[in-house]
Amino acid sequence: MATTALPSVTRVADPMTPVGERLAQTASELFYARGIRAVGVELIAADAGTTKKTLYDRFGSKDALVALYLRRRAERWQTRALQHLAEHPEPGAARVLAVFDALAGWLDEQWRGCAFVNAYAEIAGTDHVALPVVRAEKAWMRQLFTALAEEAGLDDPQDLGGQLHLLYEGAIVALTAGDVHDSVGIARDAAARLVAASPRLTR
Amino acid sequence: MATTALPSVTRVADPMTPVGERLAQTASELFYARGIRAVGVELIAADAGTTKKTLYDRFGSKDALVALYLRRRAERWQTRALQHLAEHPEPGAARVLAVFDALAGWLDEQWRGCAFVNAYAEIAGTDHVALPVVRAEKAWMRQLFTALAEEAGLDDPQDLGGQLHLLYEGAIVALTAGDVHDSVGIARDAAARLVAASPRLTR
DNA sequence: AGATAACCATACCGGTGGGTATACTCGGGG
DNA sequence: CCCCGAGTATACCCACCGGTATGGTTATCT
Repeated sequence: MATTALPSVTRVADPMTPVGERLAQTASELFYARGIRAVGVELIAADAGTTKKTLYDRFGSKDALVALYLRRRAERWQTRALQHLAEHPEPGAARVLAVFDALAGWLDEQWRGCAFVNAYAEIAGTDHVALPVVRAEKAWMRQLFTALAEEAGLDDPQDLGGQLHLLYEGAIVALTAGDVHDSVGIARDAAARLVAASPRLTR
Repeated sequence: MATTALPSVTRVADPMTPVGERLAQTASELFYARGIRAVGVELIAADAGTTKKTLYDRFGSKDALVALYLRRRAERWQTRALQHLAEHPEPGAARVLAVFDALAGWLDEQWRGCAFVNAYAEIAGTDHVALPVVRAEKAWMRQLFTALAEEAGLDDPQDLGGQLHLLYEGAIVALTAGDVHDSVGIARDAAARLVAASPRLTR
C-alpha cells in the first residue's frame, strides 16, 4: 500500500546561449507543426536566423535537438497541469476532472495533438535517443492519475489511474486524428462516471 | 432517435495485377513497420522483387500507395472485428467487451500500434490523399461503439459510444508509446464499468 | 595580450528522396 | 500478324538530406 506521490515536473534547464535558445524554440515549433523527418536542419537554422554550423556547435546532432524538443514540451505541459491542479486543492473527483480541464485549454493551442505520440510514430523501432523521453512522459501521466485516485481515497488507485490515463490519451487522439471536436468533454464525462462508480476505501 | 446501424466493412478490392499485389503488400509492411517517410519507393520496389517503373505504372505516386495501404488495413481490421462480433450474437455488454477482445488479439501481431494514428502524425496539416482515410477509420470505430451501445438498450448510446471509443484509442496508444503491456485489459475493465453504470433505456 | 567561446558565411560531401525516360521481353486477343 | 498491357532493366533528373570543413568576426575573461 505504498503511497503514490504526485509526480513533480521533469526539469530540463540546460543553460542555453541566446542563439541556441532561438534554435531550440524554432525547432520545437517546426517539429510539432510538420513532424520530425519533414523538417531539415537547414530550415531550422534559417528560420532561427542562424546557420547549420551554429546548430551543430550547440546540439551536436538533429537527434539531440529532437530529444530536447520533447523534454521541453513535457516540462511545459507538466508545469501547466500541476498549476491547474494547485487551483483545485480539495482532494476528490474534482481534482481528477481538473486534469481534463487543463487538457482542454492546452489543446486549444496545440492543434497537432500529442507531440510524444507523433514522435513515437516516426522513431519507434529505432534506438533514437528521444524514445525514453516519450516513454517517460506517458509514465508520468499515468502516475499523475494514479496519485489523484489515491488522494481521493478510492479503491484500487492503480487500476483507476490506468483507466483514467487511457481516457486522457484517447481524447487527444480522437480530437486530432478522429476530428472529434468535443473529445475532451467526452473523456471528462467518462472519467466522472468511473470515479463515481469506484468504491471508496473503507478506512 | 434514429437507429445507428452496425457499420459494414469499408471495401477496397480494386482488381490488382500479380506484381501490383506484391507491391501493395510489401509497401504495407514497410510503411507500418518503419513509417511512411522513412520508406522510399526504391526500397518498396526492390523488396517486392520489381522496379520503380512498375510501381509507378500501377499506382502513379507514392501518396496513392500510402492511401491504398491505409484503406486495406482498415478493411482487414474491420473484417476481423465484425467476425469476432458475429461469434457473440447476444446483445448487451458482452458484445461491447468483445471488441476489446478482438483488439487484444489484433495487437498481439501489430506491435507498431495504430497505423492511422501513425500516418496522421506524418501527414497532418497537408492535403495528403490519405487524410480522409484516417478520419473515416476513426469515425467507423466510433459508430461501431455507438451501435453496440444502442443495441444493448442503453441510454444515450451516442455519449457512451464516444466514451468507449476513447478507451479503445487510448489503449492502443498506451500499449505502444506508453509501454503499458496490459492496456487493452485495462480498457476492457473500464468499458465494463461504464456499461454497468449506464442507465438502461426505459422501454 | 592571449585565449576562448559564441557566432556568421559559405562551400562541400556522399547518400537518398520522388519521379521520369528509354528500350527491351513476353503473352494473349483482335 | 500485330498490337498492347504487364513486366524488366537501367540510367537519369534535380532537390534535399544530415553532417563536416574552412575561415572569419566579435566580446569576454584571465
